This record gives sequence, structure tokens and C-alpha cells, in this order.
Amino acid sequence: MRQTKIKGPEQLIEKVSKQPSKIGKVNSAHAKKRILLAASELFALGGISALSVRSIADAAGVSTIGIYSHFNGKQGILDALFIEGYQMVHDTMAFSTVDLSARQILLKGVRGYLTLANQYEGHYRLIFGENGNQYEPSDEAREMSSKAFKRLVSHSCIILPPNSPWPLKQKIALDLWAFVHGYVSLKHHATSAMISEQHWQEMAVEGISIHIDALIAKYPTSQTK
Amino acid sequence: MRQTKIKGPEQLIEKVSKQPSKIGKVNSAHAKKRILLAASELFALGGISALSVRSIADAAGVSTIGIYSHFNGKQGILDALFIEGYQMVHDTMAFSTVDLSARQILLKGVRGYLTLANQYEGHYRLIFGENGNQYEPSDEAREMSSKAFKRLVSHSCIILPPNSPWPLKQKIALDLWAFVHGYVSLKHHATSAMISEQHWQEMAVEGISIHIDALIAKYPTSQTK
DNA sequence: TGACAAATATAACAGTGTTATGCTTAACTA
DNA sequence: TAGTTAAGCATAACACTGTTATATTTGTCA
Repeated sequence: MRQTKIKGPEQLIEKVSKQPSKIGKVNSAHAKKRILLAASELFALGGISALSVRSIADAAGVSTIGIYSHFNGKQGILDALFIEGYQMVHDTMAFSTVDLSARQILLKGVRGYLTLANQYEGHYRLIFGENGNQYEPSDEAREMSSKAFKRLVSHSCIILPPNSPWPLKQKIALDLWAFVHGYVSLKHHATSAMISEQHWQEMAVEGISIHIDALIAKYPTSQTK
Repeated sequence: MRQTKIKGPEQLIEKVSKQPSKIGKVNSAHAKKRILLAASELFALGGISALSVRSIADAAGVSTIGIYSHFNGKQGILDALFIEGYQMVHDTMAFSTVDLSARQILLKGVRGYLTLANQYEGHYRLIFGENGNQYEPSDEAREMSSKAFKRLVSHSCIILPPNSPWPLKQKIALDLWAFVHGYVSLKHHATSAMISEQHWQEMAVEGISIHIDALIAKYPTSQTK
């Protein structure tokens, strides 16, 4: 009874979009995609609070157990979103630096980061701790974050003399990252009620510009073109 | 049946520590103190994950409903800890500035902040979002945070010329706060696995020194003595 | 003493993440 | 082609969360 038996009608209705094709895993892959899509949508709308296993399962049209078959439960869902977030950071930092001064490169990175953080606030909050305290990034997720940080380093080390030691390059990137991230985080929490300014992004750029200029002055032998 | 009836034995055992005394509210005040103390201890040990209403009630020797009588449920507990955290920031910034240069004042504030964040990591994480996403600071808590920020402003504005406009003073303090907080937050989350350095506090001070020096250079007419 | 308000205890409710139990379905093998 | 086998699914349950309704005890005041 392989192909001789006709499939039940409800399945034909369910899986019209693409023919069942040869491999059965395709349906599973579809379920996996649907789950991740549903999770992303719920996440974008209501943040992490809207992300319950049951709500994701309902929105994706699967049973709750499906979240555990295709992902590693809620941990797996959050991990996927965590990686998605750092992937976007990584992609945002993939811009051409030709015909740009060191100052322009760094400011471009800073602006891209700030815009991203503003646009994907949910991902940002997830990455930086607001994960309900029952989620630890997996090794894969950590690797993605490390990859993104390396790209930050590779951009910011243009301000240093060539052949600078790696720890110094890391340190420069860490300084800049801390400054930018600190602004985003303060915006998300403490200062949102204290500072009346709406153009906080320009405030951040302005503050970080001071630091960048100080770095340029401190390392006059940099590769600035 | 007021005083004529002898109290149950289990209650006498419960309240031996101090005699029931004249006013009945005394016991309540004691219960409130016990609850807050138990919550603080659990919080210090296991962070916010260890703070369940039932565990607090058990540790304090009261019923779960006591958390709702004396506090406003979990929201009230977290609010108290939130205020406690900002109170410590406020107190840490209460140091004498006599015989100190502007640079020394700012660095002293930065070091105090970093030490505090290191020592009371639980409070810090609570203040900056890791609250399980079901807690919003009350008006009283926000007021405490605003009070602490004002003290940050009052210290950092020494780097500005006298009679600088208030928004500029805020901006300078915000820059410094963002930088310092960014370091703490990165330490708590992303970079803990990337950066091998253990002396991150000195790294932070070093990075922020660059910014402070840039500010001093930018505002030569400051009140530096 | 009796009435009233506050604090407490028990239990339940609705929600969470997770998992054990069956059952269906698909795929591979002889 | 027939049969074994593994994977996916659904139902229900478990242990836990914050919160609350009900009922009982407690203490204060008139």
C-alpha cells in the first residue's frame, strides 16, 4: 500500500502549496518553516511575552509537540531568533569601505547598528538579556555572535596603525560597541522617561563622534586614507 | 473572646522573637521586613529566577497571600529591589569632591559605578531589563531612578563651563552613563565568551578615560580646579 | 461584650514549559 | 509487494508560575 492508496482529503487540502514530492521530509521542513515564521511574527508584534509554545504552535498550525520535534522547545525558538538577530548585525556591517575615511567608516557602522536596533527592538532585547531568564544561547548562537563581533573589529581597527596587536583591535571595537550599545540599552530602559529628546539616535552619534575623534587623534599613524 | 481565649500553641511558637506588644501592626511590619529580607537573600543567591512568590513566602515564614497583603504581589517585590538598586547608585555617587580635579571626580564616579554593578549584579540585571518581561517600574521606582540620574548629572557637569544649559549637562552625563553601562551590559551578555580578559573593569575605565579627556579638551573653560 | 477591619490559610484558576502515552503515517528492507 | 521500523502527531498530563476567591482566625475599638 504505497502509492496505491489514495491520501486522505484533509492532507491534500493542507499541503496544496507544493506537491508532496518524493521526499517526505519536505513536509517536516515546511512545518519547521511555518513554526519559525509564526514565531517571528508573534515576536515582532508582542515581543518575547507573546512567545508561548502554545501560541506559536497554534499560529503555525501544528501541535505543541511540534515545537519539540522541529526545535528544541522554547530554547530552540529563542536560539533561532537570537541567531537571526546577530545575523542581521553581521549583514549590516557588510558594507563597502572604498572611498571612505576611517571616520566615515566608523560612523556608518554606528548608524547602521543604531538603525537596526531601532527597527528590530525585539531581537535586540532578546540578545541583551530580556529573555525571561530561562534561556542560554547555544554554542551555535554564541558562534554567530562572535562572528558578528569579529566584523565589528575588522571595521573599527582601521583607526589603528597597521599590525596592531589583536587585543588592541578588540579593545577599540569593544569601546565603540559598549558606547553604542549603552545608548540603545539606556533608551530601552532607564532614560526613556528622563530624557525628553526624541532624536536620541543623533545624540548617540554625536557622543560617539567625540570618542572616534579622540581615537583618531590618539593614533595618528592609522590607515586613514 | 478577646484576651480570654488562649492563643493556639503554634502561633506562640511562630512569634516568639518579639512579644506581640500593644499594636498589632508591629507583627505586620515584621512580616513585611521578613519578606523583603527573604526576597533579597533569594535574589542575591539565585537571581530573579529564584524569586517565586511561593519561595519568598516560604523563606519568610508567611503564606503566599502575605506577599499580596504587604506588597503588591511580585510587582511590589521587584519594585522594592529596583528601588534598592537605584538607591545604591544614588548613595555610591554621594562622595566629596573637594581637592579633586574634574577628571578625578568623573573617574571616581565611574569606578564606583563599576564596582557596584559588579557587586550587585542581580540588582543591575533587574534594573536593566532582565525582569522576566512582566514587570514595569512603578512611578515611585522611576522617581528613584531619576533621582540617581540627577546625581550623575551633577557630578559630570563639572566638566562643562559654568551656566551651561541643562540639556547639555544631561547629554554629557548620558554619554558617560551609556559608555559605562554599555561595558557592564556587554560583560553580562555578549562579550563574556569573546573577550578572555578578566580585568574588564580596568578596560572600561581606560576606554572611558579617553572620552573624559576628549571632553576636557573640548570644554577648556570648565570649572576644573 | 459585640462589631468591624485586617491578616491569614486553603484551595483553586489560568497560564507557562515540558513530557509520557498512544496512534497514525511515511520510508526503507527483504 | 509485504512487513518492519522510525518519525511525526495529538491528547493529556505534570510541575511550576502569578494571582485571587472563599473562609477562618486574629486583634482593635466602640
